[in-house]
Amino acid sequence: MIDIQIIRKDPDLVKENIKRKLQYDKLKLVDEFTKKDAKWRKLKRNNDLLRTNRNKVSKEISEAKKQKKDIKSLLKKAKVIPDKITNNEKEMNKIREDLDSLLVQIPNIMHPDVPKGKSDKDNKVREIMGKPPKFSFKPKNHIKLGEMNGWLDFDASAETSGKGFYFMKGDLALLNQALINYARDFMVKAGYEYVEPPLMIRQDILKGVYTKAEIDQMAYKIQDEDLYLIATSEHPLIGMYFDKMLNHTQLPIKLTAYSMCFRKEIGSHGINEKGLYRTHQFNKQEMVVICHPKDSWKYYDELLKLSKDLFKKLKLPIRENESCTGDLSDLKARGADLEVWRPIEKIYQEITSVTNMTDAQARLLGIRFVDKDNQKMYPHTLNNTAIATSRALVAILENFQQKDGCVKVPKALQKYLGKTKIGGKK
RNA sequence: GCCUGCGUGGCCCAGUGGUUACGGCGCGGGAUUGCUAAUCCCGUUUCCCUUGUGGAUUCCCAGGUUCGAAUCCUGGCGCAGGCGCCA
Repeated sequence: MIDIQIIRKDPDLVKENIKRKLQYDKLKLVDEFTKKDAKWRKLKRNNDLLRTNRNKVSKEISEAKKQKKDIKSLLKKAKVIPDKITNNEKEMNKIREDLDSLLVQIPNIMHPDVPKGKSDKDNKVREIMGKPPKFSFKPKNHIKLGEMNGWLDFDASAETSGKGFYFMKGDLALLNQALINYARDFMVKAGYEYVEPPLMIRQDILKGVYTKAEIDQMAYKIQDEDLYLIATSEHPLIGMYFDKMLNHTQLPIKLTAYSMCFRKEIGSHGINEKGLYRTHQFNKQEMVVICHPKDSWKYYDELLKLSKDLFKKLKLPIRENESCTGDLSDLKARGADLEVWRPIEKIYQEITSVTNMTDAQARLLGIRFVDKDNQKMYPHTLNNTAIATSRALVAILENFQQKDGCVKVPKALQKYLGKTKIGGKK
């Protein structure tokens, strides 16, 4: 959520930001907000005056009672005030609700370097790392490779759990564990504290960042409980600090967590293809930073570099694709994806996603800190995928496959797996 | 699931209808004395305005009673302990 003071003090900045996102229909929200906010403040002043008056008379009654004086006339005077206050407050609250719903629709101020554009088609490729492999044979997709090696069984998972799940077996499942361990060690070595989070989370933590409609579309609800299966460990990691007051000496907080993630995946893409790329359940090593506002762009670069390095070591062909203004969701000040090469389709596809939300997320979740000069402020929050292993496995299988159907194991994973290749003809 | 207790500022804690929510810790600023620091003073919920010796607000949340609620009433949420169940 954007800082209300920015809209009050510099509405033009807020409008320019909206224009950069090409969300012209939202421009009127700023004027509407300014107008209603002025009205609210007028009512607030009026209300304060009414209360001053009420408090004054109440005090007089108290004094009169102490001195055993007659309070009848004072009581008569006092009794008419509460109704006025109630009416005034009703009007205030109504406007307050409008203001709050406007506020969440007004996007966070973006970093000036975010490339301008309308949709994901306008995202900007910043760097290409590694080269797509050249095959002397016709490469197979990960589903074919997985099934022919006995690693993946989508028929069985459809039987037990439905569409969007998988059974992963044997060396591929062990390679999955190797990836998890590799990413965990990588993050710990980079100075991030390893956290094992709850896999279920309360609605009010999610509500800080998502609307009810978004939650229902994304997260699985536990029957008869106020709990959802986590869609990413970012939520419990940030949620650890929900409504907390930190000290500047505690910052930056740098965390990494491994968890299963659960997503309904209802929406534009949906689960319309078999395979590991988009599933209801997947493994993810995540990273989160909560830092002083002055440092957040430094940590944005750090997070981005971490995921690049992590994938470079796996020798996968990847590229950095920065989200354009129109593709960034309203909370994000800047964001980029790493995308990995899919040799069959000959396209790059999203594999990690880094985001700086500046203070927008902290404001929604009530995460604050006391700075050196004793001022209370909102920290900046950032998050990034270290690795979503199912997507990494897709990339490894498809890019490192050999003619006989075996798959070369990246060197960085060999010590975890104890093998240089998996599968192939026996 | 049942029983009991609890929820007050960044933290701990006092406060059973009436000035400005007591006190301690921590933190920030200042003064003073000097030697691994001590002592003292001021400040430290949030919001609004005409920015100052200003006003309002705040005791888990939402209602209610009252001229006046941290305090009383109703409903809800959360936490802890005990018992049960399960591993």
